[in-house]
Amino acid sequence: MAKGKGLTPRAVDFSAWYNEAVQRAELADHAPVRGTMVIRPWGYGIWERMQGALDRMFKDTGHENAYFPLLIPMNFIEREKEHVEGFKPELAVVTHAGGKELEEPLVVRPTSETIIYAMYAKWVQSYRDLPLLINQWANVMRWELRTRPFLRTTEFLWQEGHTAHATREEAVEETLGILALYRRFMEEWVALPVVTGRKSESEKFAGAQETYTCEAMMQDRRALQAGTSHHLGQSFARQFGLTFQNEEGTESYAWNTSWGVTTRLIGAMVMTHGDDRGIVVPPKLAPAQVVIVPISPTDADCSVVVPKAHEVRERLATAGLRARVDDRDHLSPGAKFYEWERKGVPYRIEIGPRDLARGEVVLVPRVREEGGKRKEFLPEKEAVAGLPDRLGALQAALLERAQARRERHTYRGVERWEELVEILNGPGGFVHTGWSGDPAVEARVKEATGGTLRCMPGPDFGSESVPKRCIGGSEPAEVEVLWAKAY
RNA sequence: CGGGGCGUGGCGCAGACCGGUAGCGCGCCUGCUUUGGGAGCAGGAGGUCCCCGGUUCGAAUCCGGGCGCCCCGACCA
Repeated sequence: MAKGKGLTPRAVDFSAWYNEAVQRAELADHAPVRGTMVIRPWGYGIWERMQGALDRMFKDTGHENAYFPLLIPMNFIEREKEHVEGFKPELAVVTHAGGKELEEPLVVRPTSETIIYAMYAKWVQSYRDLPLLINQWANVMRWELRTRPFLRTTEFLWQEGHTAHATREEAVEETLGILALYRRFMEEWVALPVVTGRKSESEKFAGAQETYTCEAMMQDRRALQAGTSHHLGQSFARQFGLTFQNEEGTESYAWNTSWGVTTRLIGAMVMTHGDDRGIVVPPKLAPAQVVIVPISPTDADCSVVVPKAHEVRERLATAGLRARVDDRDHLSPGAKFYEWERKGVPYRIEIGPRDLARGEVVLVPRVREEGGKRKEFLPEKEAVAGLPDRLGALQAALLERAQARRERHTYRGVERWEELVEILNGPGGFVHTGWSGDPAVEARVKEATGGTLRCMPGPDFGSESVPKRCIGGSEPAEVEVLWAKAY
């Protein structure tokens, strides 16, 4: 942590800035066990906003919530071959309980495919039981070697959707439907522009047939996988006997999908919108959208100004906004200003005796537009009436700003190997090239730059003209791909 | 799991080379004065100096062995 009062500037050390920004916004704090963290009320409040929005979207598309157990029999995890290979190294296993060694070890879920499809197998007999569309909000544990708050922790919170369908087509439709839902959520709520696309064989989820991803660009131009949606095919159904009788009376295996987003989205929010003064929380996610700081130099002022502040808060609440009064009396106004700016509250209202006399309040945005005024003195009514629009405009501006930044650092139609290497090892960014589909090329890129194939961009993100040659050599390109260094 | 760094009041650090029983800033508590960009003064609380062992009359300091954390690389939402 920087010794002074401010944060390490992003340009000096982005990673140090991130850690300090998270810590000093009181989003999270390190817990005693390595790689674990406490999500503090401010951070959890943001997560609750995310949950609320996503949950409504899931329900609107016919999904229901349920809850499956934390502990999974070891042999469940071991059934699906690729799945177990993917997760074995990072499993936490319970070997003792009730003072005795267990006959069969229990795995702390790293994800719940196995236990969920085992249960689905009991519930599904007929095509009439399908589709089965269930989501759960849960914690999972993956024993990561290198951790960072929100981006990678040993335990994290997420939602995992698990569906079963009668046909492959339906499952694919679900997978892509959720991908689109995620994109909409990220853009509209997190103000996070993402590139959606399909993962290559080497990057896809362990056990999936196809993995689709939302890739976002952080301010340091590295990619962050913000959400994934998997078409699982029938491999889990086969391992867990998830079968149904179709209309003709024949028994067949169900088709599954799974999809998830995690508290990592909070990290994405921080690294996308934050500035050198702290984090910036998009209005739709902010637990408090407006903080009101009463300025009351004397006790006499205090007895008028503080009630006034609460009155304004009431008016804002009536207008549908989340507002708080910071009437702590042991902090100076300046100290409060800095604190709420670090926490990313979109707007601040100051009310002092001078404003009161004029029937005004002072309105201060967390993010100033180019050449925008720092403080505005407005009649109280006007300020209250105008805030919903201002918050809406900020929400839109954050997305636009992030989108513009991503476009500035996106390179399309790159054909020469040297150019790819120079960009990834130099300024960094998203690089679109052609690809033959040969995994050896992925390995070479990783070797040369540390960058990886983030995805094969979907319809909205492909380039107008795609290189004919694979970036790795002279073979023809099969697809367009997106390369970047990733978190 | 390899390379580097660090463990000293809540936080950030000094003290260590040269052994003598712990100090600074911030924060915290009490009181008074304050309040429009991180308040001032006065008083006060708070430390098994990561752990175990060794050397020594005496160890935060020297030696040996552990443990933990952070940063950088390989694996991962």
